[in-house]
Amino acid sequence: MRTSQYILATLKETPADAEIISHQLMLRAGMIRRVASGLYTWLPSGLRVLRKVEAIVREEMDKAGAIEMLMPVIQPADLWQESGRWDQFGDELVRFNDRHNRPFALGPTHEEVITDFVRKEINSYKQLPLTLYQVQTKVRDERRPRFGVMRAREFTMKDAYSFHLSDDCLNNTYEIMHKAYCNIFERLNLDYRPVLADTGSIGGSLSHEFHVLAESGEDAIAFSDASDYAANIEKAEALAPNEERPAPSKELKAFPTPDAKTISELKKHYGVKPHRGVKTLIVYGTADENGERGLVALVIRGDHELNELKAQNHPLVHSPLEMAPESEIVAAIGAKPGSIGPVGLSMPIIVDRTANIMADFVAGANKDDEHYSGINWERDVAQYQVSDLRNIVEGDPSPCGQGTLQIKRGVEVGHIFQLGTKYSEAMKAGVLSESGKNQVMTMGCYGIGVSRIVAAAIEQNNDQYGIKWPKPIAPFDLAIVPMNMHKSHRIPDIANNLYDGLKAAGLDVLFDDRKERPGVMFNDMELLGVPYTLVIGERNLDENKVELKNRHTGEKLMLDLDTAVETIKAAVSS
RNA sequence: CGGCGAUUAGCGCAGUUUGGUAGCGCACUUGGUUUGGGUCCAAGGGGUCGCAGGUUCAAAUCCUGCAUCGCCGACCA
Repeated sequence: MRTSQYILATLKETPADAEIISHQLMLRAGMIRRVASGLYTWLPSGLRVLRKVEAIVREEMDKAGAIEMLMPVIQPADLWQESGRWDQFGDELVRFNDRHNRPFALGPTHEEVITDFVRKEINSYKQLPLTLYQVQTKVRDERRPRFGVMRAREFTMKDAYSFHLSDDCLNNTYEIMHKAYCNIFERLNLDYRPVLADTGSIGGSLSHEFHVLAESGEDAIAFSDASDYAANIEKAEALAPNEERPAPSKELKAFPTPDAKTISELKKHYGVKPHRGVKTLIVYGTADENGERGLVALVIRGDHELNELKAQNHPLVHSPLEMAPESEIVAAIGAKPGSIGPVGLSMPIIVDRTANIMADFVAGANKDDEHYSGINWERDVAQYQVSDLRNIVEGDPSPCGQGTLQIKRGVEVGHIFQLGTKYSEAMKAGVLSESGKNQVMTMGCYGIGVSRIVAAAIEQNNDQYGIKWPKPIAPFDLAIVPMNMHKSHRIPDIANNLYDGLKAAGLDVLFDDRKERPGVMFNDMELLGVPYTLVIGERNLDENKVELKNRHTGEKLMLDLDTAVETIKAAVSS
């Protein structure tokens, strides 16, 4: 490709609304342009990277025995009604009616369509197991699109679905896909981790997320420093510390706290250390037979954070989790949030495991501007339950029993689930078994955010000059940058010959034939992140040499003109 | 969807307080100059100041409403 016949579209200045580095660099390097919030046009350079990521994903899927097909973005509502998700999915599902006023949705995922396909086409156990995949545009009306293509409303996803007769068989395919995912991220040269995950709204039993590690990641993930254990922080179990609760040594005593509504104010004005107090959060409980939702108190240590997922998974707590409004709290307790505590509270109380081993602690007195000190479980609070409610923190013991937990941030680029029979049962997808009876299939599903990987790769590979693409997904393998070609007699021929030779050798070459100054070309190629730049200048041609610069190491190699193509080919494919 | 902020040329911004016929840098066009790290000079093109309504002799500027975009929180590849 010659830059004179290409859309390089690089920008010197960073558009103001791009917050994270990958979004800024994708705009500046001419990879994407925003059309509307969460909707992007992919320019030639961006599309090249996207296609290379897709190609690697396809190769590994094919290698794992999955078969590619393509399903429509537009899906009829009746399939979604059949699975029950038409009502569940909410506003993230884009819905519309066609000219005959029939309802449709734009596919945010394809479980319904694939299950419909398989139930019609697959009739016999002999055809199982079966794994099908596609690379397709997904549409989700995100509450808040952000970070460019990282969280877009339209994005490219590879989604695969597997069908089985037994859980063992599903397990087997799940392991194969897990391995295929690892292969993909290895080949992409990304620092990634598979972690245990919550199964969330898609449902099912076992699930792993694949995270690319990056400071800007929206998820926190926890690792053991002594084993392979890794989990999304929302999933990681917080064990009770391995210690007994001390015996009470203090009397329950109320003290005035007019200046303290929060844990930090309690510390600031009254010297109460956060880990010596508890927070009491009032949330809605599960509805009774009349549909009435009562209130439930959740108690965690002052320096800990509530894990909402754990809370709403508790049988007494309404899901999704909802904090009670101040008015209801005042009506039920007679005190405002900020002075709430477990002593004398007449509602179900759920206490975090770690809070449960505290003694002589501080909490609100359920009376405005008053707290108790010297609170002790059982003695002062008789009725309560103990559960895991909090986010783990760095240094907690690992749930696997080995080592302590460390926390890093990650971008979720893949997610695999064992779905079980959630969709196949709802949609009556079965085959004839060996004994001639109809049997519902069990399913797995496996997603990779292809367009998100592009952004995540940049988060991990950039410097002050721009992007530093991992070789397998760079838009070009190398750039040819001739110095002042239009003023030279010999450079045009040499540059053109090298360009043809490198193309013939199977490389993606960007030949910068613009009438620009060298600095402009160097800067553009570095911004775009091309792994190698071949510099052709009069200076070195006098000795029959050209210069090869490595974007990652900064290393410069002098090459003999005669053998340059072979040397470059070897370097690029190393 | 709740809280905060923004909207003036393709991009980055000034001008708004105190109303008076819209400006700077980059990019773009033309000519010259320069040429191993975003040259320099000159000339030029490009804006219903987000939209609608109001106040006023006069609105980018004041008032009201709406829209769009972004950030922080609850969901996901």
